[in-house]
Amino acid sequence: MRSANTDSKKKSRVTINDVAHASGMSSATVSRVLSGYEFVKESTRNRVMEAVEQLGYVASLPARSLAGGRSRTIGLLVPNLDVGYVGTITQGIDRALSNANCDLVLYTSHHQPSKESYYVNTIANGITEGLLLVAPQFASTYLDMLREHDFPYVLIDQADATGNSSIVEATNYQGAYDATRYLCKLGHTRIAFIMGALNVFSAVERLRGYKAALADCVVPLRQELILEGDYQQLGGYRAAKHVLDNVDPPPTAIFASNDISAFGAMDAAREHGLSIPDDISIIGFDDIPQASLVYPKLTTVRQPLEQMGQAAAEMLVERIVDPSRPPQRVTLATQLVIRDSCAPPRLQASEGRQRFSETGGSLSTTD
Amino acid sequence: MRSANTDSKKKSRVTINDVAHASGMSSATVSRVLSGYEFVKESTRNRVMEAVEQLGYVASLPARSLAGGRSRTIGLLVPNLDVGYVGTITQGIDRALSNANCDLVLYTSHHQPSKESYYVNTIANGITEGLLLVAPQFASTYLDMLREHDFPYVLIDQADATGNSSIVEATNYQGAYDATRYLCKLGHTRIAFIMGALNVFSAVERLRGYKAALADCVVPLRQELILEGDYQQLGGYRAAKHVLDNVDPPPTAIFASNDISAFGAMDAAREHGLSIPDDISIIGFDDIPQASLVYPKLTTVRQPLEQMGQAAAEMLVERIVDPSRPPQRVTLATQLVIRDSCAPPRLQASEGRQRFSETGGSLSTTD
DNA sequence: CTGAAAGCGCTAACAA
DNA sequence: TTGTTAGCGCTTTCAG
Repeated sequence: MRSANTDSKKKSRVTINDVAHASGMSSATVSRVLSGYEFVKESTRNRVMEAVEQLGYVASLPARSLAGGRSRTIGLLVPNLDVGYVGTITQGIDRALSNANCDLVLYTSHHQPSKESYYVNTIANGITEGLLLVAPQFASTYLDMLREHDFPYVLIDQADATGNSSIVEATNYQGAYDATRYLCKLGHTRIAFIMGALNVFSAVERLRGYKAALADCVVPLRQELILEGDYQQLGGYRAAKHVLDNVDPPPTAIFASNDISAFGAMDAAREHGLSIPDDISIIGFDDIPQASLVYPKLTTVRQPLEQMGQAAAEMLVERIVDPSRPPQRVTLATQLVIRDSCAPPRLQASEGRQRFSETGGSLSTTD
Repeated sequence: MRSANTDSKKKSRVTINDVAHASGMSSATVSRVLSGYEFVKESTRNRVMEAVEQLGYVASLPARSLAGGRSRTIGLLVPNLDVGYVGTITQGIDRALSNANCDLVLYTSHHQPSKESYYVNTIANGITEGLLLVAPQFASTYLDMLREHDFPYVLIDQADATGNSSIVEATNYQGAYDATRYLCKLGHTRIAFIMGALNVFSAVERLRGYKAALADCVVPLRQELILEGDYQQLGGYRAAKHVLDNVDPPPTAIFASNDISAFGAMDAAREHGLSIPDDISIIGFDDIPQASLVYPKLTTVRQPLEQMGQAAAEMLVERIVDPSRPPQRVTLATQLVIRDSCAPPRLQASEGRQRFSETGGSLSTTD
């Protein structure tokens, strides 16, 4: 009468031993059937499961982890919880993980380097079997450590200079190239570019794509049209406001490195009394859910966010199950989504005609 | 040479014993300083902390939990990961939890009753110290169990018939009342109402508010204008399409139980060739971030989602720290946010004048 | 103020 | 195929 909690009036957890007693087996056997061990007699397996059901037994994760079993819990480090980008990726992760029967611990770095590395360090606190890193900004700080400890992780939308990480990303260069070329083909020759946070690989790739497309379309690259940004709405607003205020002639189109900063650019354009897309075209990157909600609907480069999350989670689980798997790099295709925020530039007096002919030749070439 | 990992070439976790050795203390003492125990000599505390730093020691969560310590991890059960409602609440939770130095495990029920209760049951797996339930739909199924086990939890945006739960909610009744009355005052007399999922308390409260406002404004309640909905965009679309197709005369305004279904209603209205707000007014509830992004900007009832999340998380932490605290109910105020999706009804031929006078009296009365 | 020792609930050899 | 027996790393009496 002192073993299982047959006496006490309330709680006190049902342990594997209770199940063992109830089923007349040892705890080791119970553990075996619970972990799906192959060589257990069918009848014992049934007896055990019955007892499990009957007692409403739920394994203790801490105990299991401590003893070296799988916690089926993985960590997700995100820069923030903004709806849109992170949320969409997370949905994909959630789907994959629920298939893999794993839970998710959420760590938010709030863009702070200290928090980011703190979490990664602390994350090896043992509850988590692997780590998903969404666009980490200071990865170089701790990636080595993770590898030294053979701790499984996958980078989402971020590169690793050493080439030793599993990565899921999209064709950032190509996407930016496509967006820029689309604008060029529309006839724009003064296309401003709002950069992303340059410590994120995607941001530099997109910049590269922008430059390359300009070159291929024989549109001169103008330094004053390349603006600093940080992937945030306010940053986009400031950048756009800056060009609109200070550069003359002003751009007829703005390519923002992500949708969020495109929204900021839209704010600035409107504040300037400019109508979109008649007075100025704006194009984004990501195609977050909000992109088709804003007015006018944002033309943008679609990044398969959800798929990226899903792929990353699947890769991580594979690596956890089989640590010998080599790191893998998956690159998913982006796609230009044409909506309502871009139009040919308004032909202005003298300038218009002139510009048009200036780039006319290249247009047919690049098409 | 076999104790601490002085020999092995790689990983193998730094344990509390390593710290103990390094600092010349026992593991018990190390544990004491780490858990902030008061009666430790200042000098030993320093010695220990030094060793901790030096070795880069991070406590093992599983071990700590198993041994009865705090895991500083709380569970969050959400119906889904849609950006907007859940995301905003989560931001508030994240803030509070990061202040309280706690981590978050995310459980998504995907609106499935089985998953919902499965998680709640399983959640007592020991890793989590408490549970935050966002608009759970089948809470009655397992709330008793949670209470029996003295497992701390807080309901967000959901009621508990027994009155024994800690709850954070908004003034759903009043918010719906305000929205409806606003529409009435604008002159609408045919106001459709798209209900929410009625197994969520907020949905029935909002319906009550709608009816009460109608009554107070002496606007007749018409059953055919009360539509089924489920808080989803598609549901809102279908409901709106249904009234617009089948009810004659059609409503001049639609009050959707939440913003998401309002978006669906907007889709349906536009599909009908109706212009918002000229031909039909639409009002929502929640004020999720997207509400001010859509075109026209949605007039809605603001629910302080982020604050709700924050308050709930704080309450939960308090209850974890001091389990003797009685359950608490916090009700935050909603607020009507007037944007661009509502206008006075178009006065139609004979009908217009007539209707207007019909309710004219009540308008001044209720104001 | 600090140390010794007994587990927390589970898994993983190692036997049987 | 199943049982025995060590721990996993930490907290917590109970002594000192």
